[in-house]
Amino acid sequence: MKKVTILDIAKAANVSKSTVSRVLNGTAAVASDKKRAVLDATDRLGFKPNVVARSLARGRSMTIGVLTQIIGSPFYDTIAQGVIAGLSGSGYSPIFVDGQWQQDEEVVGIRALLGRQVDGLVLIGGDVPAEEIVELCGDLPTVIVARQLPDDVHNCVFMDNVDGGFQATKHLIEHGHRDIAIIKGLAHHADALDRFAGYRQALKEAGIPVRDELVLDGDFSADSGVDAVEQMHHRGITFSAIFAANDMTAFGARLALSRLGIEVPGQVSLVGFDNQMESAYTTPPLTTMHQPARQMGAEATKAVLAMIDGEPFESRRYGGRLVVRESVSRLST
Amino acid sequence: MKKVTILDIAKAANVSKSTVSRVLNGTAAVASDKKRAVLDATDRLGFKPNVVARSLARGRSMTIGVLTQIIGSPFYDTIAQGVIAGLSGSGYSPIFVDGQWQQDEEVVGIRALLGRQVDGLVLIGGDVPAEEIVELCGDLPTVIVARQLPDDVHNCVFMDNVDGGFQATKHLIEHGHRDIAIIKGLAHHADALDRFAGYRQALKEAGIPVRDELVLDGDFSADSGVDAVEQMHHRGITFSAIFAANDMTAFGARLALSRLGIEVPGQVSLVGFDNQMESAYTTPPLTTMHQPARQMGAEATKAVLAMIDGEPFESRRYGGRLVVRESVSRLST
DNA sequence: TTGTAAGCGTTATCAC
DNA sequence: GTGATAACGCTTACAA
Repeated sequence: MKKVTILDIAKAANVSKSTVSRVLNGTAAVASDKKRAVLDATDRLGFKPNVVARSLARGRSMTIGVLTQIIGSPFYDTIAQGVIAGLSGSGYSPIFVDGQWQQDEEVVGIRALLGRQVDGLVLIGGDVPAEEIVELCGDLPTVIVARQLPDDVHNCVFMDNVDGGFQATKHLIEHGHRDIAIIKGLAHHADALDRFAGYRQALKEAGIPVRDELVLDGDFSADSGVDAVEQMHHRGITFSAIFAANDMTAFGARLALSRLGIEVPGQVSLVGFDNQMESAYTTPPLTTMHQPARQMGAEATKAVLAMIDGEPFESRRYGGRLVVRESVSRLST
Repeated sequence: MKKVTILDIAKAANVSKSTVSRVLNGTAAVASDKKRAVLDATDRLGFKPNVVARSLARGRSMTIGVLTQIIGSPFYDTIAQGVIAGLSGSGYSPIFVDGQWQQDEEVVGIRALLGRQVDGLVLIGGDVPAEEIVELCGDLPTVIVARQLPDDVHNCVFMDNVDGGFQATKHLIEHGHRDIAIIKGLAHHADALDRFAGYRQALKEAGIPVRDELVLDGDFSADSGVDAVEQMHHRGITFSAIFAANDMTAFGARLALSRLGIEVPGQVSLVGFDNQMESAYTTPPLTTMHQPARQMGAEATKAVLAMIDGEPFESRRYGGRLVVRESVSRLST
């Protein structure tokens, strides 16, 4: 069970290394008898090409580096799945590093990827400043998913979170709600900020003032949804609807509401953000903004592949789509 | 921004390639002045070692191959996260291939990993027969997670699903239930079969006969939970409790129940399996079997690392832990 | 069409 | 301590 190299099969087939390489890669025409001899020896000896050696010789590693943010977030996990899907059948393999949403970790990770001679890079989310990304990656085909960088800086595939927040809030307004609370996401997270901006924009457009007491802090966790609702209840704040920064937060809010004996959507309407799988099966099924996470991951990946082949690419913005289920009802006045 | 190699820094530091290599790896003592000169040149020129070349020379790639089963299953995804976590700080990077729960895909994937000279292998789930794994992987450090192979065949880190099913069912029995339905998982999936076996065992031990009408087919999806409940209702079958093969199925069942106006746990008690994040926030919060998915992933990975260093390893079976929440109540007779 | 030989960037084995 | 020099396994001019 020793390592079989092309030299071994070269000998076995009575040809030179180069010829072996040629038939294996179809790089050049080879006499059919020798060809068969090579192919023959190849599987007789059970030859498996050494990708590492090939990479070194070719200068291409056939790997794509992927920076993930493993926080157990369904959204980012789904993007990662999209990346894997986008790579399938391409001959490229993904190699992962995890950024843990920490700048230094991310930089270390990207460096590691670079050291491994990846042919391209897919960066999922992250906090590394745009300039640093450019500095690190140079002209290596790179695309950033789920994050919007200045247009002239780098290629991004992202979702319009301002519009998402706007749509979600508007949906509530259209159902007659005016006392709409928002449970925000992580304080410095761009997506959270954008969704909040969309919320304000929708209210403004409807002539509804933003009331500070209806703006609750959160961190994308279910617990923060629970806390926010309890807080409002404790303070005696009245509201007829909640826009949660993501579905997990909405789940928490829904549970807290239920504990307080407040019916959804009977007494309070609820909208989430992400459309994660579980949201279709909560009671009631959650109305939420769909983010094409998997699709974005796949598209970003294919873009990297295309860039490797010299094709150009420009940033792509996705629009969200509100999935209307049963957690919102018309406000009966 | 050209590629800087050790040759470049060798020249810049007036030493030989070998010396550069030595200081970079600490392989041997080097005069401190030369050492400084090298280190100096190293970051002046911004040298980044080429991992591919190093791998070829050393015969170790510093990568661990991971076979995943990306079906969007929280359970398997969590294991993958555990793998990443287990690798962190080790210097090894994970390289992923996806098996999609298809034998041929899995074999192709493993082959690809092997071709990339991975130093070890973590196989998550999968359907490839034990003998084939052995044949493919030879003596490469390999451990299989979330799957139990014959003891003498390979190293596994898995959970005892029979016991899990047993505990879950027993919990229901202890609360006075006798008409306990089970919504099974994928027909040929070992875990599903084991959980079902545990269910039967618990009933038997309690002297409760297994009634066929209470055994519903399912496929681990929420929809199959919905279907199962609707089916029972349609057939007029009475039951006071449901053991769902996993949490997603439980979610579906819970929704269907709610649609039928059946209260949980008031009229029907419900137990799931997986303890995925969302289960703590459903209404009511779901009582479910906790599987230490992340932990299993991490442990398997560390085991592979240890095996690379020549340490032995033996299969490890995890016990499940029932997380009691609010979806089960005592049957009032 | 086919073989020889020169890399690819490191590490490792020798002498010195 | 340090520097040649030979691997590592494969690709790719360059000849023939």
